Amino acid sequence: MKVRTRMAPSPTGDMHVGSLAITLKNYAFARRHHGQFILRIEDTDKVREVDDGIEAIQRILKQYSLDWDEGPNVGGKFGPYIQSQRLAIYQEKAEELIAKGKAYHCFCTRERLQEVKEKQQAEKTPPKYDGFCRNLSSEEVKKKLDQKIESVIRLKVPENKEIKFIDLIRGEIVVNSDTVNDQVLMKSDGYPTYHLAVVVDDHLMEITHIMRGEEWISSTPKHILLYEAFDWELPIFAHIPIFLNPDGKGKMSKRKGTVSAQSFLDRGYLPEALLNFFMILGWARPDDVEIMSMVDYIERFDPADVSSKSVVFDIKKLDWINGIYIRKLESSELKQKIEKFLPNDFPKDKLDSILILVRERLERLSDIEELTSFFYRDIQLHDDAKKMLLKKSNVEEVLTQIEQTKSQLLEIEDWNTANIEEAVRKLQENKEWKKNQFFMMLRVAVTGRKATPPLFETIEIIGKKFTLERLNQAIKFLSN
RNA sequence: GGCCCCAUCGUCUAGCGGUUAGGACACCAGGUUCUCAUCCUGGCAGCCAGAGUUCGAUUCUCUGUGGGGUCACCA
Repeated sequence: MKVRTRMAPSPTGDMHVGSLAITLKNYAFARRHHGQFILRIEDTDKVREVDDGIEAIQRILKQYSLDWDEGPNVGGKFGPYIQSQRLAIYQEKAEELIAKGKAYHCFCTRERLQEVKEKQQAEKTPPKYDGFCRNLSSEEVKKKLDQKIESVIRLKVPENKEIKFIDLIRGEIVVNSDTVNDQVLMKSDGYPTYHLAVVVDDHLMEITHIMRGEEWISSTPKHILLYEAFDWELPIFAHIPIFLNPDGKGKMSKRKGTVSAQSFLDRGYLPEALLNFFMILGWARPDDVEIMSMVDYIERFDPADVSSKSVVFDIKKLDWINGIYIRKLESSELKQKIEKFLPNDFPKDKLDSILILVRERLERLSDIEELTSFFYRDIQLHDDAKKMLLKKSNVEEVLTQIEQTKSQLLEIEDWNTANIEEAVRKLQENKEWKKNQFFMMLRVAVTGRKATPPLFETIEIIGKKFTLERLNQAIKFLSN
């Protein structure tokens, strides 16, 4: 099977994770069938375009290792791959449609359009272009064109016609053409709209499978009409369900959290982990295995197997996957990847030994600060700490315990885990203190927390000087 | 509101007329353990509703309900 897929983002801002997830599917399917994955930049909206947008798209895709076979900076025989460099093509195709009677010039002002819309809203009829310019004579059109009256080109949607297409995921979808608007194809600034450009380019670039977000279903009839008007063969459509907000309400949006593909990297998610999460969101392997490599995925992914329902973006599951990927990293890889999440005051010389202790506790790389700050920052003991220190005991006993631990630790010459453990355990055994109470008390005194990595290793890293200081701090705290 | 799409545990998903409705995350309990985490064991929890088709519907059809998308010279 010949397969050519594409991703066609517009440079209007940070790439949304939903786009990234769809990119993954296009990428994997093309790879699976030894086809091509094309990156095409749809920069036809000059108003919303942002500086650096085109570069940013390429940068983020590279960070997620989704490379393209044809596209900007790579080339290919169907270029250029940036739509603003293809304006002549769209112009020509639009003219062709007019010549065929499938499209027409429209000279309506925005004001008139606005009035029509308001009137329709007031009458509660569906807002639609009223066809005012649909049947202008060629003389009238020519005259207005000569007068340089601003105009657009609209699609001449046939009346009361069934428009049918097959969606790979949902099956046949039928829409009556009366519900389709006479869509603008060419804007007055000479740029095509998405609808014209996408159809022209997908055809010219010989795209075989269009995998795009579900939000495009309702405009697909317009595209079908265009393919028919041009007498072009239809590609295969697969509309991928969209992501819902974690609360299940509405399309995943900025309002309810950070949604850019970049932001997940910034928050300490590994690219492979996010991608793996996308793989199993709305799609499952027959053997139910959920953690898989890109190679595994490419071997199996078929858009026809994608679930047809919108899916909730479950951060908890992502966290779980991310934790697995972090634990799978080699120490050297983890060290290198976590570098940029280390706070400035992090003692780099202790990084190796600290990482050994916390690596299986990391869900995101960015957890490192929260998980390890007590190793190198002063700790504060508050009311909560008091409760924890005195749990299952009383002030006198705890003070005694701390004092005696202090003197034991003081005697240690060679400050290492084994010696610390021996000293502390012996003390506990000789005095017959309750294990749980004593160790928890010590943990809180030394770290200020009740959940930490193993105590003796932790004490070793904190160091003799600071450990003793903290014990003194605890004594003072309890004596007040 | 019109049009379109969708509907299995809280979440993701398997199922494709006859199953004790399976798995994963989350949650809970137990084990390991100095706490947490990891790891292991177990548990809780689901077919939106109503008709119809059928010997038999989670599965097919219709209606309802609910959710979502879309109605721009934005993509």
